Amino acid sequence: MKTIRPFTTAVDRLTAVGLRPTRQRLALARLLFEDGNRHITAEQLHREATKGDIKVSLATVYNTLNQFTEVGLLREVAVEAGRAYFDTNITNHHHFFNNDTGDLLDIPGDAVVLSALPEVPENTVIGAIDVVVHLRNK
Amino acid sequence: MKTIRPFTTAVDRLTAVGLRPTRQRLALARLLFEDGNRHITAEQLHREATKGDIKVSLATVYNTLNQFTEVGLLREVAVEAGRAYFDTNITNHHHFFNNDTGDLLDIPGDAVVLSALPEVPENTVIGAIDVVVHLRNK
DNA sequence: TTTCGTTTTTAAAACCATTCTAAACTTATT
DNA sequence: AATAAGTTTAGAATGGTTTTAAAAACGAAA
Repeated sequence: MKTIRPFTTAVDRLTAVGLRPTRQRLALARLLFEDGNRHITAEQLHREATKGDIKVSLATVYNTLNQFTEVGLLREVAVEAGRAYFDTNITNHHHFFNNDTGDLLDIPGDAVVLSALPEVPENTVIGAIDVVVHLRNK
Repeated sequence: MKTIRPFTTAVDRLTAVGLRPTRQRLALARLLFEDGNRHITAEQLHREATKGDIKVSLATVYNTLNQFTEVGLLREVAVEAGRAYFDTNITNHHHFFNNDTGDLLDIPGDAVVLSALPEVPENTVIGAIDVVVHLRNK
């Protein structure tokens, strides 16, 4: 009987999408995927890596985040102009964004239901639907 | 009998929100509000003003867009990191964003219905809900 | 395991949108 | 017209991200 293993190793994750498992990519993948869903910016991930004694340049962090996004390992979330957030949760879900603190939080997919959807313009198809609920501190 | 006048002049619009009707603000207000709903970036508006022989600096365009947003004359829409879009339509509605072309398009408020909404985190209140339907060219 | 071609990483420069600064200019008020 | 307060401006500065070109790492083949 075959065991289902939902927690793929970092190496597997990379090779599965055709990215060479280099030292830097592996280390970043571990930081990103090892403990649950995360929302992170390039600067944050770079700081975290550096603190964890992983030698990686900021340019590589950017390259890696972009590559991961291209192959579907990550999702980019636009919540405010000027700063890109990356989300390790690629399942159907939405976001709370606290405009005061900058915190980004998941909303489970089924907690927001779009019960009507508009017709899309000619010659286009829907790529993704992002719902962002902007919050203010009380 | 009093006539309802939904099309306020630029001067009225500004004084109503406590902003001095300066030459620059008036000119920009006219460009923004004179013909229907618009989605525009600071650079775009600056280019348009310059072409229309309105002498205004890019810094002033930024200041003005931010001030208009603060007083509720405009709404800022986050659709992609790195560039701020401003929307003259401040009524309840959502957006199509064409990732290939950068086009931003209104979705009428009632064409998207959120039939379930999550509980918000403690000590926060909802400021706005933005639904962005990302499109790709076919 | 050495070599070779390819991919990846890197520091540094470049880039782009946006904000800041401090001086010049407008505007509203007297 | 004089004044005070608010606004605009060019240019510098900032902050996030991408580019560049050279060095390093990688994987395949011998």
